Amino acid sequence: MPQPDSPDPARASVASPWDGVADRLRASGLRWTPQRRNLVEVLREHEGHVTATDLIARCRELDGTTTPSTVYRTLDVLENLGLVRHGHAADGREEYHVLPEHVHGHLYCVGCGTTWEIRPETGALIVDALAADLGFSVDLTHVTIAGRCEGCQE
Amino acid sequence: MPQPDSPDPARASVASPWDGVADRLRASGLRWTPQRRNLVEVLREHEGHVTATDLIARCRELDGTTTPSTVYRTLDVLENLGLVRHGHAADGREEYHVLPEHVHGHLYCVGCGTTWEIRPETGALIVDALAADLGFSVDLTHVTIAGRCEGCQE
DNA sequence: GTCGCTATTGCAACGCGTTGCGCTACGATC
DNA sequence: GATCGTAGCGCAACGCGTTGCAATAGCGAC
Ligand SMILES: [Mn+2]
Ligand SMILES: [Mn+2]
Ligand SMILES: [Zn+2]
Ligand SMILES: [Zn+2]
Repeated sequence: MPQPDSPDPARASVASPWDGVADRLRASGLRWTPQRRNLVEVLREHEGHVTATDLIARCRELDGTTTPSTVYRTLDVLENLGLVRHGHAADGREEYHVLPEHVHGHLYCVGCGTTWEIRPETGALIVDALAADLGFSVDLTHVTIAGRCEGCQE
Repeated sequence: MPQPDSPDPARASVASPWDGVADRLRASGLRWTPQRRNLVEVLREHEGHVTATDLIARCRELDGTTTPSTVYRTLDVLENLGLVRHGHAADGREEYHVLPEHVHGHLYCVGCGTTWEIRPETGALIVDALAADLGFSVDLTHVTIAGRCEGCQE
């Protein structure tokens, strides 16, 4: 059942953070290219975590000539706009979080390979502990902690 | 001044965990090869953290024919014996901790590139927080948290 | 000291990500 | 719509780490 409470002067399309990308780029002297359009197209269809390799593969479906370096460079740009955030899985591979709502770290289970977000309160605990310890200021977005999930113990 | 309290039936040489490696390997059907001898020689001269790349370079000084894959494989073996422990720096490169006294995680400052150990009590705090959160059992040895040290803030 | 089993080596190829460089084409200006 | 400065592109090479495979060489047994 569609939610009846949404304000809708323009019912046709829901506003998406991706809609403004082209303008946001141009506003800072950057450019809106076919390659970037493709990547954004691909990102639109994702929610949550995706591997850089997956993104490249999907882009190559849209355009067979897609080059990895271009994708990585565009991901950097989008990360500066706050539209994606990357971390590193336990094997070191890059994992992108699309449209992150809040800064958060990740847990990675070496048993089943699943990734979880660290809840904000728990994240805050970690940040505070290390601030108290050495005055260290943690970059939570980049934190991936490896271990075993409840189901994979022993 | 030499500490006068050490028990010394064999004054000549201090017992080192490295002395027993050859036998420990052979005891489990593994072999003591010139390549492994070299790596252990190199590890003897280190205390604390070393990059895999550094170790390979030092090995190559002892033997110009040293191959990376062999070094990595031997490091794996030594890690199983508990003689080294590896983690990943913020850039993903492997960092080995030689003769770790206790399990611990690491902090990496993206400002100055320095690495610190997380103190046991602080580490325990993190482990407990995540156990309480999702029943997740953290592998502290593999944890490297990026951020900025006290001197590199702002 | 010799023999034989198999752990280990070196090599070559791969996967992921980064970087430098010359050429292309975006898009602001007129 | 044509011009032009420069952001971004593709490409080629690099660095780090891993893996499969055929050849080598530890080392335990005799
Ligand atoms: Mn990173
Ligand atoms: Mn690792
Ligand atoms: Zn699991
Ligand atoms: Zn620092």
